[in-house]
Amino acid sequence: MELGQLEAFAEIARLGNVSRAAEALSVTQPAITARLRTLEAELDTELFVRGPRGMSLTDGGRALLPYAQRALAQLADARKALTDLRSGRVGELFIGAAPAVSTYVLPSVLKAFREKHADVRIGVSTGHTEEVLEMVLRRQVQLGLGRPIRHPDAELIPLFDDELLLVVSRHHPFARRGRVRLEELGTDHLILFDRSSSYYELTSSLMRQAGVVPESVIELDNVEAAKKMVAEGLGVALLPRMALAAELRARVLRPVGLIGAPPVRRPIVAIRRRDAGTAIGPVADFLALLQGPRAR
Amino acid sequence: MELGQLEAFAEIARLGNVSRAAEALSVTQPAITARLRTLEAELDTELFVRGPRGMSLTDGGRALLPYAQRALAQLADARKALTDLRSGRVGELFIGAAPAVSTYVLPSVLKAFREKHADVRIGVSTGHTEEVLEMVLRRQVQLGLGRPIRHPDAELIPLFDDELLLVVSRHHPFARRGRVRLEELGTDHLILFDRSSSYYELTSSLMRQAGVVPESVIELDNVEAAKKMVAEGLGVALLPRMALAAELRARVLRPVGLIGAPPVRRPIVAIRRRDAGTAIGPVADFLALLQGPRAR
DNA sequence: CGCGTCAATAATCGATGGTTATGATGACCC
DNA sequence: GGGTCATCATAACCATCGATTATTGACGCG
Repeated sequence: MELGQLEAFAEIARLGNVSRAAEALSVTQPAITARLRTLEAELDTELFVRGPRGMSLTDGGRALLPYAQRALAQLADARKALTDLRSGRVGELFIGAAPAVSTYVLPSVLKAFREKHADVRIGVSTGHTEEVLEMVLRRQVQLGLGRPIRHPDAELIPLFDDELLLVVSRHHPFARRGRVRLEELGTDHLILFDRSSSYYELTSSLMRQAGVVPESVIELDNVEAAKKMVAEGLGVALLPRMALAAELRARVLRPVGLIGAPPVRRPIVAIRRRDAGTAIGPVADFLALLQGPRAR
Repeated sequence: MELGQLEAFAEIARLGNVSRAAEALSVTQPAITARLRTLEAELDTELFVRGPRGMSLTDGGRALLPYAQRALAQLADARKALTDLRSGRVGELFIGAAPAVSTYVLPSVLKAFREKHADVRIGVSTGHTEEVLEMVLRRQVQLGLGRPIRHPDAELIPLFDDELLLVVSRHHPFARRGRVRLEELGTDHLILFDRSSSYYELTSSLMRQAGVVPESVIELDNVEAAKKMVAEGLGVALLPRMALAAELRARVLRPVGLIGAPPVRRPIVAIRRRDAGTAIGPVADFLALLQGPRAR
């Protein structure tokens, strides 16, 4: 049972005429006759009665027709589904993202994505990068976003570099100076956030390396609170740049350069299962958006 | 997109392994590789990611799989449906039958048919032969049963000969004699039935040819009433033998031979659309039953 | 570090399915 | 009622495609 045979069969049934069916399928009449003959032989069933005025279905043919049509329809649908998928217009986009990415990057990127892909189901799960990796490996999400974390089954795609930025309130003395030495931070209140975040460790080690012991430390569990604290003048903080876009633009917080310390960059990567192949459809489009000129 | 390709695709997806899939399909591994390659090329979509530990579906493959499976399932179902149909075990059997056939032949035949074909939907429509022909031509029924009636689109299949039989009550003088001359009927009451039936015309012409004018005639519209009348001794009647089986067996009515008149035989035929081809499945089985040794 | 597993590639061969050309059969129409 | 038309079947030929065997290449594992 071949597709060409079923196609021929369905067309003959539709048009009641071998020659017409041949024309419709852009082949010659003997080809269609042969296809039908082979099909009938294999099924051991006469499908049409050959009259001088064309072909008419037998009971057997009538029984077969709906199956043939459904099978062919499935294939047409399959083609369409794949085309739609590759076009990115429809499908699913499930993302796992680290908190900062989820809060500060995804909103604008997803907004842009939505404009071109109204029919794509979007899901976002937030967790620390280790959890994000888990989600990816378990196929709960198609794409993870976070810091680089190695795993044999995971492929990492660099997206952009985030950077830890020292920020102070607009009224803080550092604000006018623009640049300070790391050691000067020791005299100030340092605001840290989220001991479970990788930023915590980064910040601490930076301090340790400089031999700086901050006078006092405030620990918070989220960036928003930290920003508010800094803005209120309660201290200074090293925060990811991507979380500061709005405040820097509004000049509520001021960046301060660090003299004698290399900039602390933190690559943000996309995480995919290696065995998922090259991304197609919504995932591919979303990745392109992230890698595009201004994603952060 | 070919069936072999989809089959290969589905098997690889199921087994996660080209070699295994090849084995399952009883072909060599390169054949399966080629099928998959062609399919991927045509759909312009990677369906699997080739890992050293086998093949795993991509998003595209995951999207295609259900369609492929449904299409293949349709074909499997189609095969089964045709096999079942040809076996006669399932399907439909719609019959149009002349009243006498419907009443006196079908019950026993359908009983026998039912025993072997419990799952066949059966429908019977009763009408005079002209109406039966109409039903056949309009495809309301697959098979008509009645007297021969010509039509270019209809094929007639002889089943058996019915016979007009002169019957009298067990107490009637004719009953002992067993045979009478046609002319003797003139002195008796003649019971006719159903002016619209072809039997009416047959009976009348028989009489006319013999120059017999019955003393009196009772007209009824059904055979049952006629039999009762004859049994009550109200007259004699020429009735189809197939309607008399029970009464003759019970000896309630007695057949009387006609001397000097050829037996009036009435062929009963099956009527089918020519363009329905040779009968298969339930229809074929039912026809075989009718043509079998003892159908009447 | 070689071995085993698995997929891809190459070369070859045969089957299959398509094409052109022609035949057979019945319907239709003057 | 015979020519004509339409329709499907058949025949002969040819190209393409798909399967096979044999081999290569990549990768994990003991």
